[in-house]
Amino acid sequence: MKPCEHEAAHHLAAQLAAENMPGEEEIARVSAVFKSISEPSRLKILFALRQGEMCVYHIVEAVGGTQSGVSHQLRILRDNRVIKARRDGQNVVYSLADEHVLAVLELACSHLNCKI
Amino acid sequence: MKPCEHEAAHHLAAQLAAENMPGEEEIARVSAVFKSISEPSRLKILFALRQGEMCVYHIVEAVGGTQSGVSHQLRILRDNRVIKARRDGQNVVYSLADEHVLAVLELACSHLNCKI
DNA sequence: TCAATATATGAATAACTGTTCATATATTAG
DNA sequence: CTAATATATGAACAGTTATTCATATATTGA
Repeated sequence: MKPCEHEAAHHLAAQLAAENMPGEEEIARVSAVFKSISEPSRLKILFALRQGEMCVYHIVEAVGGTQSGVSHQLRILRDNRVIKARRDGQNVVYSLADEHVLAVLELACSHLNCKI
Repeated sequence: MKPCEHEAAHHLAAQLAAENMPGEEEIARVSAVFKSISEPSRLKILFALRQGEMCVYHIVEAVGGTQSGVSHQLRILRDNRVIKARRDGQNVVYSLADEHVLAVLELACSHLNCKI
């Protein structure tokens, strides 16, 4: 493969892109966050938590599936700081970690013209 | 499993969440978009295209890897309307599809305190 | 039309990941 | 302490997916 005809026009962009490319670690972290919110079962949890904080029992009630499955998914979301947890007696209460999460969900929906 | 002690407080949220839960189709579409931007190789392409439109040759130059691999990844991003393409002679020139994409990337970075 | 360049794609394999099942930990009531 | 409730987790299997290789399509110039 040889340079395309836009050598002059595009090469600068390519060079800048290579220079400003985030390191492997940063790419991996961003990747992990997006992966964590890209699975249908986990997306449902996030949409559910838009209504407010909930304990695991009620999350299962809202999104369906098994307690074990939901718990595994909560772990992944929590590891990526997409949701946060606090213990309250026998229960663990989950909620969205910050405004960014809500904002990203809404951006995705507007990108898709969702009516959510 | 039985209702937790926050029955009164959380049950309403769970009920609202179940009622307002997007349908399987919509969840699947949002899922597909996030999946498409969650792979390191594809994230690199998106970060590269922040510098402006580029043809495949220069994308390969910016992100590394093989022409075939990059082309496969471009296809997935394009199918999810995360990037758009236009042909220009022998070349196909790619660019970010809309402001949403840039906004999501920046939100993810600020979520992670990236310096990008 | 032919050769060269640029990009795309089908198939196959290897790596990854979600779900399930069984079980473990933690908290509270008695 | 014991039983019951609530949540978490390790292992294994099944389904998904990225990458590679070979090849196909598209465009341009001669």
